[in-house]
Amino acid sequence: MRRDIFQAISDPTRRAIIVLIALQAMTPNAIAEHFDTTRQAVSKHLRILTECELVKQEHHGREIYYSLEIDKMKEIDKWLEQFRKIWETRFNQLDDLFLTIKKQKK
Amino acid sequence: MRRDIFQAISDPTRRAIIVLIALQAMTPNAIAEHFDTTRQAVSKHLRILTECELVKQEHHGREIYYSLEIDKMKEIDKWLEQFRKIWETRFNQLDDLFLTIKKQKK
DNA sequence: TATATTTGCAACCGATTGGTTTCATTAAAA
DNA sequence: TTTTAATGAAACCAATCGGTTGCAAATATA
Repeated sequence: MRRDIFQAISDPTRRAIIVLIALQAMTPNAIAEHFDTTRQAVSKHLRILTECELVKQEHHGREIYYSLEIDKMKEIDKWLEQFRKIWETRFNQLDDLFLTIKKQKK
Repeated sequence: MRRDIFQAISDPTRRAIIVLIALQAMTPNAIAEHFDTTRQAVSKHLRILTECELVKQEHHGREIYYSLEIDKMKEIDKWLEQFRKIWETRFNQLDDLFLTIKKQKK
């Protein structure tokens, strides 16, 4: 059972859940109301998100509030870092090109 | 057949392929040498990456060079943007907290 | 205490996934 | 021209996925 953050965000429903609970904690029932699936399906998604520590629980009586573990999201950002370097370099090269063209015009 | 960039990067082999061809174009055979799978499996991954436009082909005789479509990677970055706002705000709030503590010490 | 509500978990199901083997096509090399 | 090399596509397979229904446990409410 592979359970990493990239696999977690590959499902559109899970991405929507992540966005939904990013700013405020919510119960499974409340989350499920936003989707066209059963509460149990949402519960399954929450389990997957919990397993890869993208989400944390807070128990209040019989209710469980789920909220986003925002720091975990940084792992995606971290992986993107290597590509960001590339596209920024390419952008600068493009910038240099424009400068060269300007110089030629003068 | 859902084919979006998030599903594309959910597989670890595909992520490795992306990193591999990010800086220089490579043929399927050359790519496959880096993995413990058959050339055909890599070919399948390349098809998926091509379908969601993460990768582009350049034909040279009977060889096909695959390289990363770096701009497409920005889509992940774009999705992350909304969370980056959150974690930067939290960081600033933490910063404010430190300032408050400092003031109290004085 | 008896009942209703909130939740997680297990069992099941059809579709999809990542892999393999086999084959056809195209281009280079002998 | 015949042979070899590089590649994509199809058929198949076991494992996983996302969903459902049904049930058990725990907590709140009447």
